[in-house]
Formats: sequence, C-alpha cells, structure tokens
Amino acid sequence: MFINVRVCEHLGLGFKRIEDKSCRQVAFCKRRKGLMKKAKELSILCDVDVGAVIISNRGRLHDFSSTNSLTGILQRYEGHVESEKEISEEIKVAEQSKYSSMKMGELLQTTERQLEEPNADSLPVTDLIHLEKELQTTLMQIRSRKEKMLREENKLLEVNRAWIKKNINVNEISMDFTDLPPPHILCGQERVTLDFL
Amino acid sequence: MFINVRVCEHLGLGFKRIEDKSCRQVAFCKRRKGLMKKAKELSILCDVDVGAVIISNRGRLHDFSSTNSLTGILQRYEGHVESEKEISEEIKVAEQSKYSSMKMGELLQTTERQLEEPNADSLPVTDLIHLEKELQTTLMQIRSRKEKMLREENKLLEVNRAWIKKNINVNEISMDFTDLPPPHILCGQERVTLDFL
DNA sequence: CAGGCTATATATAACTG
DNA sequence: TCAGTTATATATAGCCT
Repeated sequence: MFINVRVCEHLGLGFKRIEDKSCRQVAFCKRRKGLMKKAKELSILCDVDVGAVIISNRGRLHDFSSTNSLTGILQRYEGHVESEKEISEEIKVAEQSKYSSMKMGELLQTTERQLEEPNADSLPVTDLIHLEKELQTTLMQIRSRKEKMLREENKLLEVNRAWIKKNINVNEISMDFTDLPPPHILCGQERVTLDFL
Repeated sequence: MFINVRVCEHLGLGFKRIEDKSCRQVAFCKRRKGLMKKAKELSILCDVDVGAVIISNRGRLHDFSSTNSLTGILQRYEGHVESEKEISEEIKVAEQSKYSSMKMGELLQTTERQLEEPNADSLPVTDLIHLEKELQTTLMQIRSRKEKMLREENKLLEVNRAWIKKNINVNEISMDFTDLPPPHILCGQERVTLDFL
C-alpha cells in the first residue's frame, strides 16, 4: 500500500515545465499517448476530423490524424479539387515578394491588434480582405518564381548534360560509374512536379 | 443525489460515433475543450511543440498550437514528412496551394455577401483569421521550398562541376553516353540535401 | 441550447522492481 | 531505462435547470 501523499506538484495553478529530465521524458511518453487517445476518441465519438502534431525538443515527430494524414485533413478543410487551368492562369504576376511578405507580417499584427478592440468592425474586415489579396499576390509571385527556377534549373542541367556528353565524346574520355557522384539528371518525378506547379 | 447508473455506453470496448445528435454536439464541445487543455499541458509540462486541428463535420475549424500559430509547427511537420516521401509531398503541397487559393476566393465572396447584411460579425472574421493562418502556412511552405531549391541547385551545380572536372581528367574506361546514369541516384542526393533543411 | 452538477471513467504522478 | 502498480487528479456522460 502507498501511504505517500501524492501531490502533483507541477500541476494545478502555476504549472510549468517539468524540470527533472527523467520525469519530463516519462510524462512526455504518457501524455503523448494520452493525447493521441483523446484525439482518436474525439474523432470517432463526435465524427470529426482531428489532426495533431507533436515535435519533441529533440526534433522527433509524432502525429495523429483521423484520416490518412494531417495534410489530408487540411486539404479536406480547404475545399475541393481545382482544375490546373486556374493555376496556370494565376502564374502571371511580377516580383517583389520580400516587400509583400514584410507587409503581410505588418498587416497580420495590425489586424490582430484591431480584432482585440471592441469596436471597429468594418476596418478589420476590410483590412483582412486587403490582406487576402496581398497574400494571394505574394503566393502567386512565389509560385511563379519557383516555377521559373525549376525551368531554369532544368535548362541549365540539360546544357550541362550536353556539355558533358560533347566534351567527353570529343576527347574520348572514359569514366568509372561505380564510385562517382552522378551528374544531375532530372528524373521524371521532378518534371511532374514542375508541371504541377 | 444521483442514484442512476451511469454507464458510458458508447465508450469502452466497442466505442463508436455517438448517434444522438445533441449528445454528440455536447460531447464535441466538452472533449474538444479537453483535448485543447491536454495539448497545452503537454506542450508546457514536457516542453515540446504541439499543434492540433479539429474540423467539425459542419466544416468549422478549431485549432491549438503551442507557438503563435500552427504555421511553424505545420511547416516543421511538412519538413519531416517531406524528407520521408519528398515527391508525393511536393505534389500535395502544390495541391494544397490550389485549395488555399480556391477557399480564399470562396471566402471573399462569402464575406462580401455577409457584409451587406446587418448582423453576423463573428463568423466571417473567425473564418478570415483562420484563412490568414492557412495562407501564411502555405506561404511559408512555398518560400521554404523556394529556398530549398535554390540551395539544391547550387549544390547540384557544384557537384556537376566537380564531377565533370574529375572525369575529364581521369580517362580510363569508355562508356556509352546515350545510356545515362539512372535518375534515382539523384534522389538520394536530394534526400541528403533535405536532411539539413 | 448553454451552463452546472455529480457519479463514474480515465489519465497520470509518484513510485517500485 | 523500461514496464507495472496504485493513489490521486482530471475528464466527462448523463442528468438537471
């Protein structure tokens, strides 16, 4: 029999990080397990989608989701499938992503500040709509840049390939394939990815 | 005093969706709150990052994160998943971007519609706040990938140059260049690159 | 329908081997 | 470090207002 008084010292009112490393690790295992269980119960009992991600301070990843993956849950929330045509249409915008993203951060802060105030209903919404547009712009800019870079990389690498081929053929250079790092030759997946963006 | 026997019928062994709509809704509120609390406790007590997303069957989003927003955690999550299955994840994110922009369009319309009506303030704003987070997430993911690709490109070009140099200097074995090294070797290279991202 | 109550079920801190 | 034990703390189902 345990007579000891078991007071959960770090719980209750002023609860904070468990300082003892060993205790913290044990608590982490138990509570992580418990959280996962709760998440599962919630998703099943209440028929909702639940996703959870836990990243330990050592960088280890643990996750739960009621569907295939957390990404899937986010996708489901975001909406329905969109045709690729709209994407290619979106890729038509110019530069200056850094300025936009800084402005976005400012807008986020401003917006959050304004939302905490009781009055002023129209302004936050207006700002948010504005923010939406800016975010979309930034989004498209970055996507455009990315695609551009991917295409440039592809081109550059093909040039490299051709160059290698040409020079080696001309000089009748031979090589050993067993221990050498391969040149960058694009695999099919990468091209698919590029097409997708 | 309650004399009734309180047997949690839908719990225990064969636990499943609570059929009664009202009960399910009540349970959802209580358990959601509980899960959030657990998540918060876990993050503080064990000093880890925790993110949770709950999507009710009515499409309403609830989330928790130990940091400012889910953004950072989700990005780290994506990073982890990415290093395991890079290509498919790349595609997923691309799709997610598409979904984001679509959802944003929907919200814009919804918001404008609701702004014309006298009341109903909380819903659009709440949704817009969530939209903010989601857009930022997408933004950060894409930006991260942009940087990743820049670094990859640099690294690969260096590898290419080194490879070319080495092979031109050392000419022993002849080979047929129409049959180029298999692309999948490159994938290993990429994974190495991804590890420190 | 939201909020409060209480009995019960579950989670887990402290401990043991 | 790991798996079990038990007292205690917390969560919550069912009921009520």
